[in-house]
Amino acid sequence: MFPRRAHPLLLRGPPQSDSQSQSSGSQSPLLTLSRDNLLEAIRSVSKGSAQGVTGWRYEHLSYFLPRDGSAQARILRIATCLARGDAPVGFISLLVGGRCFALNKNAKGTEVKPIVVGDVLRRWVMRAILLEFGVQFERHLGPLQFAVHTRADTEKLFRCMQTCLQQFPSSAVLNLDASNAFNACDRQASKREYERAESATESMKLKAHHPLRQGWDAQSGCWWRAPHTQEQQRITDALHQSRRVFLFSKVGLSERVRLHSCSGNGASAWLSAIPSSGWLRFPPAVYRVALHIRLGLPILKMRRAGVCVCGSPLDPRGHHAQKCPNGGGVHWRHEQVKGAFTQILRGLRHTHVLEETTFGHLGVAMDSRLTEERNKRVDLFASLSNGDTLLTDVSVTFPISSDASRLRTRSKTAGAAAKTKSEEKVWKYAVAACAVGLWFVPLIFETFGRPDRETVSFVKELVSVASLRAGFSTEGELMAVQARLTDRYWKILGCTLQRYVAINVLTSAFHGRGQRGPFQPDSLLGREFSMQLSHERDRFV
DNA sequence: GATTTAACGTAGCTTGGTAT
DNA sequence: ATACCAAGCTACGTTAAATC
Repeated sequence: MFPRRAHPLLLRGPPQSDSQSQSSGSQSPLLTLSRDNLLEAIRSVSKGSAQGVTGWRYEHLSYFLPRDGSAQARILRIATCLARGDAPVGFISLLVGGRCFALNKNAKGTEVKPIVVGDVLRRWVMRAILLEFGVQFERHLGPLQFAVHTRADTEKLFRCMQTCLQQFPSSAVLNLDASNAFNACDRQASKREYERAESATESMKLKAHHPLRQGWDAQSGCWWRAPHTQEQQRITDALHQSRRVFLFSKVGLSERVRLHSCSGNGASAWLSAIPSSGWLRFPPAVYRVALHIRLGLPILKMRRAGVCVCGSPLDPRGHHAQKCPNGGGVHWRHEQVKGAFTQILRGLRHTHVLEETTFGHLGVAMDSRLTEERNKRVDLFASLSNGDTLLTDVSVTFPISSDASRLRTRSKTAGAAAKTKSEEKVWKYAVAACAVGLWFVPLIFETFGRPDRETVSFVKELVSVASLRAGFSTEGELMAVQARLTDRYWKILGCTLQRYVAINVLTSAFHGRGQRGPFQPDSLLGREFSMQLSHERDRFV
């Protein structure tokens, strides 16, 4: 298939007996990686790691991993090929490079420091190789190197040199790259920086057991022990947090509410979704509007829009359109999010789902005290395979209230709008649901994507139900499958929500002054879009 | 086929309670 | 005494399912 192949990665394998090495001749053994280590390498990576030349992140890679724990995924084969050096030359030469940018080396900006980000595929395979052979590397390379698979490396290096010099006083040490920033890192400056960040942020406290505090001797004013290995990360974390608090204090109440509402479990999942099914696909115009809404930017199409169906003026950021119940768009949005939940539930095995049922149908009318409850409708009724039978009501709420006191409340804590709505729903349905012995779950989203806490735990519950059936050999495997399912569910929910929030805003701009009638996104957004909408019957679980 | 009803989600009001 | 806040409740216009 490929005319030219790269040379296999030359690597000293594990120590072999003489007979083995003779039998294999002079040819180096090909490197093979276990599937577990390849999976673990992605699992253990920190989120949000930078992209390389292919533009992929680890989140994208994990999308291609096998969902059932099997070894059949193509992405694993690609990784195996890369590890063996058995990949097309063109591909390898692509990965040899990186994505480059420059940072200022000094304050004047006269010098630059080049930064190269290697590709995620390459980093992944390297990570797996280290998981597989790291201990062997460390043992083999011994005290002569302090980089590969070595924890607290600078500390070890320093102690090693100290011991050598004490033992052989006449010998000398040649230090190359003496001005390397990492080795010259000033621990005292680190601590000062951390404490400065801490004082700027009330929520951050340098706890007594914190590694930065433990290693510091206040009396002598110096470090008696090397700080934690992830010291730099901790300091930048603290700095980022304090910066966030500072920026938060500079913006208005509604912006704070928006920022809170954009955060949270699964609220940003739609941004990293791969458009592989109708559920995860956005028409370009809709995606642009969705991004504008998230960033709080004015939407171009809203500029020329005049008046909402209800008669009030439309604002360029689409705030009114997101909350006005007139025109049917909001109702439609609710129906679509409900549809996403229905699809997820239907994807589970041995699960019965019923839409739009009344309490009367479920037998509430038998209780005379609850006669007025019998016509109440809930969105979904589902019996899960684990025996739970539940009623759910879906709701989407716009958190930026025009009421000043409400806005103030919501700017203080994240998810306050969703929580209010959730309590309201519980108040409305929980008693009747309890009467028929059912568990009521409010499924609430804020329009910017933030789900309510109960919604989060419900999605977790669904994940554990979905992963219950398969027998996994290891705990790590189960965790990995659960993580991927969680990711998938949040993406489906987030994409659906954002798509219809954006469509609602977009279509409101097309309504004429006082124009009424049924909500018709198809005619407004064109044929191509309505065809995309019809893809909703795609299988996705 | 016509009518009724509940749902959609926020605004705006009242009430009762708490902090300054 | 005043300001502030949370909770409870109703109204609003449109839509679609349920019911007559």
